[in-house]
Amino acid sequence: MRADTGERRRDAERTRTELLDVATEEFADRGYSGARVDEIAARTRTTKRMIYYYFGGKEQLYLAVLERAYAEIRAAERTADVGHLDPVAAVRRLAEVTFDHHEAHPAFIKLVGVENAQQAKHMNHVARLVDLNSSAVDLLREVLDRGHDEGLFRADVDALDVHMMISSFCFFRVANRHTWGALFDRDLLDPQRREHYRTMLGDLVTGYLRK
Amino acid sequence: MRADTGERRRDAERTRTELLDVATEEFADRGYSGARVDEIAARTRTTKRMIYYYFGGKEQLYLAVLERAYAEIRAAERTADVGHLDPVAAVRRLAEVTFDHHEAHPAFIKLVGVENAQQAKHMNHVARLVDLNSSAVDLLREVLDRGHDEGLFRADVDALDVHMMISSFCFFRVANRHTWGALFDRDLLDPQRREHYRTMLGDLVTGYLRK
DNA sequence: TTTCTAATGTACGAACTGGTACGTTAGTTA
DNA sequence: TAACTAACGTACCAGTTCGTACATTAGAAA
Repeated sequence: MRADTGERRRDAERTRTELLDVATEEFADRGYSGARVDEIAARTRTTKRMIYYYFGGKEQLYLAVLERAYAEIRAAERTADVGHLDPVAAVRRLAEVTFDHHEAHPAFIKLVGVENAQQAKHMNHVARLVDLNSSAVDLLREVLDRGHDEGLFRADVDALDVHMMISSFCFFRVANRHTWGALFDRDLLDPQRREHYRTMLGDLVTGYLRK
Repeated sequence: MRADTGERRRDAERTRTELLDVATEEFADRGYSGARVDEIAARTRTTKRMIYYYFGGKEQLYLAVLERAYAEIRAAERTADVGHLDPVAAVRRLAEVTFDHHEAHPAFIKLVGVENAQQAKHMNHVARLVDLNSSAVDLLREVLDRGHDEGLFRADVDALDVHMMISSFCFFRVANRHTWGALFDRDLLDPQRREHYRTMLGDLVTGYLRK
């Protein structure tokens, strides 16, 4: 096995990864039916034939893209360490992790949109995805419980609802930036406004939770 | 001109409207490239030829669909009468109008997603759309000013930010219901949870605005 | 070196899809 | 009722796109 100098002529792993990388962008940008198998292949070192060799077809390639994208995102979420923070700061921190994450992964956001456009019918075929997604909410639930025990938070809040509240804000900002820009002439991803929105999200969530 | 009995053999207006109705569903469900001109025509009384006769082509048909969808939504928004309500109740009412509206028009939500997937490039060609969209925010701004004058609301809030906050919650609930259902086994549009979310949105916004 | 197979490349086809050429008819107007 | 035009229908084409049959080769194993 030679070192990864980028000059190898045959490398199954690299060919697979390269196809996934390009396919992620292509599916995210053009949707499932809009993505072109020929176009994906053309953007790699390899040929269309390899898509069928490694994945079986367009649909299975899309499935592989989706699964990898979710796996990456949940791995990132697990890095948040909020055990040492007081409940209010911890909630703020968790919201910020989601905020940062959505902003840094526009392709993932687009894929979620693509998948919803198809009634998540592909996602249902990837059972593994469901397992991956509980951790984020579990972490949030612990913090909410702690906040309630300390008399800081309301009792009647559901962790999944709070997660939805956070996600919707972060998702919208990235997903709808183009129509928002066209209709209101405001760039939601303008770096100058970033801190403003990040703070706003924290205020929003903690304001809702406070007794 | 005969009465509209639905039995007319020739009726330009009806043919046009029928094409728009079907095309709205088709574009919303399958995206721009996913939608099939043949399929749209097949679902109407008329033939594909009429799409080219009345609209010119697939793209112009999509444009007409988009323009009509936005025109309808803004017309609905203008019905909200909040002049007689106190600022807190008025903000709550405006949020509820958006909430109800998004829920009642899933095809519109999908079209917004489709348009964002294409970087809103079509929307930019429909200048008329921009004019339509200021009214909703203007109304909100008046209420926020009134709330601030009465010492109820914070001073440093931007109406467009609040509009975004409201929109993101309402949009997410409808747009991402499928992936949310698959990943967390929760139906965001469950009628039994509707009042809960409607109230939650009001709490969220008024909680953020309060001094 | 020889053998073997995973990995890769080429060329092509069948089905689909947006668009159009051309012919027909309903209903109005003179 | 004769002429005219907006509205409509049919049949087809040209380009695209997913998928595959078949040939080839790099590199490991014997």
